[in-house]
Amino acid sequence: MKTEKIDKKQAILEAAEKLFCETGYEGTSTRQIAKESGANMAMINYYFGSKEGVFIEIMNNRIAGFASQLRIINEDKISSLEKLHKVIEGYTNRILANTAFHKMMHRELSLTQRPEMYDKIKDAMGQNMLLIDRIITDGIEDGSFNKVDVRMVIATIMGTITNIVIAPNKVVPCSNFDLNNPKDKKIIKERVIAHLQDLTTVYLTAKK
Amino acid sequence: MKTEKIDKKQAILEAAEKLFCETGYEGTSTRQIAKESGANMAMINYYFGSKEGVFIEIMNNRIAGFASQLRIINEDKISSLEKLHKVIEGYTNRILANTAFHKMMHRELSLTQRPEMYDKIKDAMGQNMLLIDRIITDGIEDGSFNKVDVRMVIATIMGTITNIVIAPNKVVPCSNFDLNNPKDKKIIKERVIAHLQDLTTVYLTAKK
DNA sequence: GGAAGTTAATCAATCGTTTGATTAATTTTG
DNA sequence: CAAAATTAATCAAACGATTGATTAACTTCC
Repeated sequence: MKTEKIDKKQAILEAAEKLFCETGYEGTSTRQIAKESGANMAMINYYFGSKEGVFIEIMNNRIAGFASQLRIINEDKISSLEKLHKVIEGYTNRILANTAFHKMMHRELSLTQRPEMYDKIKDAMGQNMLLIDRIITDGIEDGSFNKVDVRMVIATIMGTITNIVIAPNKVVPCSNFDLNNPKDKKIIKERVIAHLQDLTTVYLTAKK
Repeated sequence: MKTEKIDKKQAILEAAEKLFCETGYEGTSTRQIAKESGANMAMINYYFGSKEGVFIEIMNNRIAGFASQLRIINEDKISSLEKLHKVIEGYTNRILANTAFHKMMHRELSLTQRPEMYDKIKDAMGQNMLLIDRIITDGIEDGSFNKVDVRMVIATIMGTITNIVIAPNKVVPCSNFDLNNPKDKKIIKERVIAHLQDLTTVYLTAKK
């Protein structure tokens, strides 16, 4: 017989991620997820135990791929500035390649419910911050960077990228661009990277 | 008898804003709002027509107070840099004085439901961006600022502040500070302002 | 006394989840 | 190999609980 077979489980995950991003976790019903994925409602609980189980699986999958990328940079024999530029490039690329998830993550971060999820995100972000912190601190200690408020610089780098992703297209820098259009996204991505690299170069190395 | 008298309406608004911020709009039930405010459930519909009516009223009130503050600055006879510094100070002060609302606003901005609300926030933000845009553009034109990607600089300013408000205390710059503690909040506020003023000064006026 | 404010009780709708049954594929057995 | 037994996947229907909203009666106040 013709058996649809392949991965209704995956279909549920993908539909749920899309819906959670668009309308939020509590704003999405299991019936919507079922309809969107083409699966029966019961399959959600069959595979994931609960609606929250779906959410947790999505976040875990994403966060796993999240953590495993930037580490090597800090071992290269390049200047602190070059390291920082590489991190900016990598970080921007990764976030703009997953804007939907990034929105979801930040939304979750601004809520007090589901503390378990909150902690997970916190830890993932914390690691990235630590990496950047070390690069900048090293640069300051060896005299190649100005003395700056390191944690604030980090907030600036991350905040800029997040702002581009979350704030509405019409409001934000690239007025007529659309992050859902791959071509526009590429342009925005390069613009963000260029800006942040220029900004950090000037701010960290300009003679006062 | 005891007449509670004093503004059950206001109590509902305040309770709802608190809850909406903590657990989101769909994550908050009218029964929770009633309990938290000490009002009967029916009072919500009596005064605001619906749950969404409460939400809209909260947002409208806030946005109204939002728009009416920064305008004067651009008329002062001061340098572009001083104007920008004033805007940064005013903007940071306002956002950190209303962190709960700011979280709510940003969450709403990352959702696709309630487009009416989305547009309202978009317009409010757009006006602030336009103000900053003009100040920086003027500075570039009269030669006092370097040529920069203006909209990206704006994203950096706004993104940095938002990042401080939304990202978790333990992750974000001021590691052991708590935005709910008034004393800590004051310290963070001044640190953000100092950082952004320093950053913009260096980036916009440093000789290359 | 009548308008405004407040209440408990109730409403239909929807929520996430569970159920019992059915189908299709796989494994075991004789 | 094929019949029997077992497992996994899927489904429609229903569950109890909760949702936002409404009702109608009661109280308070001018």
